[in-house]
Amino acid sequence: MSKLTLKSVAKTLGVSTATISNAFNRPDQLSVGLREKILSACAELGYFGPNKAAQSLRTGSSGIVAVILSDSLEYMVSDPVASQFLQGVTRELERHKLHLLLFSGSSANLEAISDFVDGFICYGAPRNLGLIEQLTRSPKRVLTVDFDLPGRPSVNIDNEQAAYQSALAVLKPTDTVAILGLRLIDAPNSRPVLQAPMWDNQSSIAHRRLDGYLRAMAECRLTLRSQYLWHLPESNQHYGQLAAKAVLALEPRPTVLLCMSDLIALSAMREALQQGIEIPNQLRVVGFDGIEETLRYHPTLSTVWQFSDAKGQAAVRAFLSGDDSPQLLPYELRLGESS
Amino acid sequence: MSKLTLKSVAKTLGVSTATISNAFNRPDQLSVGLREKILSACAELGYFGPNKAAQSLRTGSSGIVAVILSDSLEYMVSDPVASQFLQGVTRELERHKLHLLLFSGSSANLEAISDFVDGFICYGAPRNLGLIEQLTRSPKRVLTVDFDLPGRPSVNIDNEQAAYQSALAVLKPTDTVAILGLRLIDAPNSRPVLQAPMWDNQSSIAHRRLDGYLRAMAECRLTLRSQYLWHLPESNQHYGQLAAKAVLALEPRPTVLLCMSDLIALSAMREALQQGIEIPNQLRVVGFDGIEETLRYHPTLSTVWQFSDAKGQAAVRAFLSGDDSPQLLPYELRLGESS
DNA sequence: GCTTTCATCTTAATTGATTAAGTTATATGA
DNA sequence: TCATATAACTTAATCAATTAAGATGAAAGC
Repeated sequence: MSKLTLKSVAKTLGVSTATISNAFNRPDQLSVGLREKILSACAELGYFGPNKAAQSLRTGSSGIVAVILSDSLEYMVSDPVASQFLQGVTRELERHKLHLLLFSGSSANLEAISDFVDGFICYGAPRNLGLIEQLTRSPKRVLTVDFDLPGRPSVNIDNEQAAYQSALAVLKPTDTVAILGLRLIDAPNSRPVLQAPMWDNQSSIAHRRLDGYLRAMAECRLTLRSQYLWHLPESNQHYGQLAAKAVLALEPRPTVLLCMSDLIALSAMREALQQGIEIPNQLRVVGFDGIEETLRYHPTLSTVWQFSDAKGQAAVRAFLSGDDSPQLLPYELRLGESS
Repeated sequence: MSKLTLKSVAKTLGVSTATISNAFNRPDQLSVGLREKILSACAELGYFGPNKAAQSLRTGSSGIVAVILSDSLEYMVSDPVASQFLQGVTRELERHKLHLLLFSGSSANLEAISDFVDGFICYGAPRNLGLIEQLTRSPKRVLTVDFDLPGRPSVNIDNEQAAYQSALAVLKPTDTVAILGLRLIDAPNSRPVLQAPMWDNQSSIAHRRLDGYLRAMAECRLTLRSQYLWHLPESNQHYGQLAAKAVLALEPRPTVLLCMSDLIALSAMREALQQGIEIPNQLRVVGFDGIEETLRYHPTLSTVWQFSDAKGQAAVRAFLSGDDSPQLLPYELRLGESS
């Protein structure tokens, strides 16, 4: 039994390769009778359709979209925000009969798969600078989500404005403020919880949100001492609790916690309540992202509500549209019992 | 600027396509001087090497090996056994300059990527029967790990014998035995913790280990009542605790817990200790797999120690070898304080 | 000086598909 | 009846590479 190809199948069926190809791809180009005969004969032979690699070479598109996750796969699949986003992506890709290839930013061998995919949707600024470099110069379509790359289309919310509004909604002129932030794009990730020595002009959400917080604080004539600013390497309960413990031990104790994710905010609240600190009387907390758990938790969390599922959908649409203009999605400021 | 291909680059440099190709792939086929000139000229032009899709079409190999994980990505990356295995795979693939494509068994669109990869290493029996079907008839090389597929090479340990030995090492003729097992290949996964109504002759590790346990029990003239046999949908702390709670509440209470994974065993021990049950006096526990945490835990766990990292390595080697005979890896019975 | 060897580069067939353009044969219209 | 339109297939160029076989010229051997 020789290899099954369009050619070999065409020869055994006594028709041209074009006809077999059309039977699979363009039903209108041949009679229904012949088409059915061909399809059933192929099934019989064990030929399951044109070779995708050859198809991709010829047509210039494989139907596969790679989604690059900034962090480890473990983080992404366990973070409700990220998995919501992925659900949106998956659904919208399926609608267009496209396939998803999940990629973690840490194992950054883009070049190995670049020629096999139609492009990249990159979720979150990658730690890996080499990856950023590769994405920048890639000839494929690249769409970024939650960060920017020069000359590339992006999907985002106005993080600066959202952070500004959320902070302004809780701040009072007499407050002591602590910020539980996310890592900055260029922050080394060796230390588990990092007090950022500085930040650059990169466009990660962490920078934008920090800018927003600081603008709101400046407007309230509040200043931030460096011990009150923390950058967590990942958005999870572990680091949230760690950082919360640290800032709640400071003198004077913060009266407001600005948290760059809901997971961080929730674990910080948990820690505060355990210490007997009353929310919102002694401590007000505001989060970011909008996850279901904040609604079930008591007290409910004030947060910037993003529509992560819709964001995934929007990302795919923007990717496919060919439009290179940056896209800003809506968000909602939702105030809860925590402020 | 037209598209950069071997042809276009060859034309602008005034040499043949073969020479460019050789510059990248077969340095011995041209003079060092010309090669360096070509390579630096390509870098200048922004041509980063031959198109992988075309390369793969022509040579019949892409250098990408897909690893299919039986369960969700979340489970796999958080399970120390699985991540050890993946590390071994990654390292060995890198050694052969091959690339890894991670795939979750749940999103089983093999056909979309099948033509782009050199084959599949499938870790653990997939829940998804359609996927098994696809793997069975795939024209690509398929290697299975921890389960068997008709006509395919596999890498495994002798699960039946290992389970038998581990059970025999702890059992006494007066014992009441409970088994905290893993899901069987055809068990529906709707119920979170499942008492298996039956099992088939499929070759999943759960079947093999169960067979081993039962053989050891039979040898000790012990019988198993169905309430004492649990099949957990996943190997994690959550289900382990749930199942442990259930069996420890039975009358008579089990004196031995045979657990099909160390994660299950550890959480079962945790639960038992919390209930004030003494280990090993009132309850003996034996696990399976061999993870670092069992050594740090007190009491240390008796378990079947597998070398998961080496297993990953062996899987890649067997995959590349072309040898179709099943491979049995060594394991060690390590007795701890729990028995 | 003439053949042989070898290194270096080129030619052209091939990989498995798509698709515009071309070829029949049949049906339609005047 | 004859030109014309349409449906149903086929031909052959093309996608971006690899590679066996061929060509060329210089060095080596006798």
